[in-house]
Amino acid sequence: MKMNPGQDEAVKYISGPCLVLAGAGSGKTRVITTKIAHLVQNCSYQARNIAAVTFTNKAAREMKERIGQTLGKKEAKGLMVSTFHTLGLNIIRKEYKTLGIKQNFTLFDDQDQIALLKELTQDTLEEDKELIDQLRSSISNFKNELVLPPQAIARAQMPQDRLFAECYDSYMRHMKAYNALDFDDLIMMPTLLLRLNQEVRDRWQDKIRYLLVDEYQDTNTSQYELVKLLVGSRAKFTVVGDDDQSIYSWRGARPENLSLLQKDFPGLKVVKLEQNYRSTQRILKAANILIDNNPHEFGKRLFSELGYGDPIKVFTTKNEEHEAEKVVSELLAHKFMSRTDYKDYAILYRGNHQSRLFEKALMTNRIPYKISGGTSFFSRAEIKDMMAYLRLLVNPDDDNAFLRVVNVPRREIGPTTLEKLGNYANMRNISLFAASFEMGLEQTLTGRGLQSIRGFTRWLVELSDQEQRADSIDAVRDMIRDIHYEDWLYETSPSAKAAEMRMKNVSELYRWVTEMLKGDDLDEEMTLAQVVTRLTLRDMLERNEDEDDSDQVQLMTFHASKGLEYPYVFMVGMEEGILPHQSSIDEDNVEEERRLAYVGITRAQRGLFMMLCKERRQFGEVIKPEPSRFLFELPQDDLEWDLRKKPASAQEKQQKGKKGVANLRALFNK
DNA sequence: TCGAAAGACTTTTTT
DNA sequence: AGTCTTTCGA
Repeated sequence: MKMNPGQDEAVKYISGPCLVLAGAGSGKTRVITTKIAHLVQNCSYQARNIAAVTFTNKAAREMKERIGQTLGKKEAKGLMVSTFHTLGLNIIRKEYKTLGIKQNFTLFDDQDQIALLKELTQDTLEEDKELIDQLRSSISNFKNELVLPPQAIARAQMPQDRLFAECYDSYMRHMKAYNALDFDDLIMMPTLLLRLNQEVRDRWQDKIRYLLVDEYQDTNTSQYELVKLLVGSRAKFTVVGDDDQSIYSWRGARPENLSLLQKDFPGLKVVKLEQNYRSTQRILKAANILIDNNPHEFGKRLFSELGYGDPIKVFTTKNEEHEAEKVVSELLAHKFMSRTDYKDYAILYRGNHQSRLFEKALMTNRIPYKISGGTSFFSRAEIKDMMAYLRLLVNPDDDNAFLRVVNVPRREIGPTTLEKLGNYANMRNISLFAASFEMGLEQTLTGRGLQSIRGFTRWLVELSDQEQRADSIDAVRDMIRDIHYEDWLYETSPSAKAAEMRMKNVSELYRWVTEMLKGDDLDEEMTLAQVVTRLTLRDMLERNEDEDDSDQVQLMTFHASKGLEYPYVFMVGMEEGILPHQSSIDEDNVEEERRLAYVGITRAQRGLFMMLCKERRQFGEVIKPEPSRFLFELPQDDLEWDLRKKPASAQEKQQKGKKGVANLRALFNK
């Protein structure tokens, strides 16, 4: 397929920094992959000196695959295509000595982080989930902004800031003692290292001679800094982004990094991609008009040559059950009429909790569906147990893993024993594992408790010896055998069938681990430590692994839908309070919600359906939401409100529409 | 020590 | 309404 002039320009411009403003569906992935091929085939770049960075593993995988097709295995060898976090992990793994980190570090996931913070704050703060959450996001913000504990403490103004900064300090110390890193460390550590250490910086700048960044509007401060440090003064890079699709500011993303780029690199070449190859003209018109309600730094107007297309259908339903049923009936009717597949339809919603009713409706109608973002493989108890064991094997100082499995299966190590051990470890500021061997412990802990604990830790020592000295696969196998995990599952599961399922999951994990340890033609063999970090990262990055090309209706949040496309899209819960979400209205941040709606609309290729309810149950209480303001911002000529049924209700709906517009005016006048 | 039952709390979005 | 947590009784 031929490239359009904009795409061509974006691909060919390689002499300096390049920003590609790529509207939804404008073929940005193709630009990136073609550009990489161009660099290798025509510009004498070696694949091993090119890095492409994305935000999700899925995107990285897709990109890798596409490049493999264009370039061929040989030419693509050594090409770095990864997420920001994996890139960070790779840098850390190579530079761990300079960073002062032990090689076999553990990656803490959210749960581990929460557990640690709870423990740290139990004396200072009373147990408060919300406060822990605030603290967590505060620490995350510090790291995203590259603020270290001393600076954080110095900067603190309010008592609360000070408290948080001190927790941050102690959190970092403990992470060090546990030999653990968290998610944000994967970016912050390499960034600070590159900033402070010229030798390392030179080495990486020499390694990565051309850098490409996808979804650039989602980068946060530390990620942008990492980009700047990696490209150096040579400034050979291409970033691709779309400020209209910036929907992650709550997570630290800085869409202003787009305009900062112009300041930081005055020679920046800006290319706009405005031709959309995905949607009908009508869908794009709606999207354009909606997003015009937001202020813009870079103006952009998408157009399409795919024809005008069908009107956008809007359905008002009685309540949320009815909404789900209506989606199903419309979907079935539409599928029957147009002879499409289930996989051509996506149902998009604002919050995960909304999925339930749609699931129910789909299930009762025996429609196959797939939810992205639900409970992941790794959040199953049996998998968390096994992961904890693997983590312990690699890094016995990992207290969270220790606590999770010390008594699973039962080892007669109860809370009292653990409390004593914990107190002792705390006092000496060492890990639980280390504490178990100390003579001093015998002062507080005696008899059976001590024996059980030492039995456990000695067993761990033996296994990790075996892992290091002999074969990792054998060690893992022996470990699973030693703990009789299968028996434990049968004992504790509600039914034999459930136990069987769980054991199947465990075997699946075991298979993954052994495969990764052995390596194959695509991936090199890894140490167990690498496998464990990789799996934890995978757990965090992709909640839905199995890429299933079977015929299923897709259910996901608006956020999760970014980057995807479907012939027909249902946007549900188009109500004030949901989209835009109430908290965004309260915080006066409706613009990001509008972008979210924009992302939803631009997912659709041919058909778009919007659903809203007149009544909705919230915390058991019935509320009567107003239609979303976004519905009134869309071009009304392109909407087709469902007014077929009883004329009485049609009138009601029309009135509702007027009321909504009146409300909108009221908001404007405010 | 476990299960049932009452009670509290929930709803943003996720790398 | 549904889910997770705590509490109470056996």
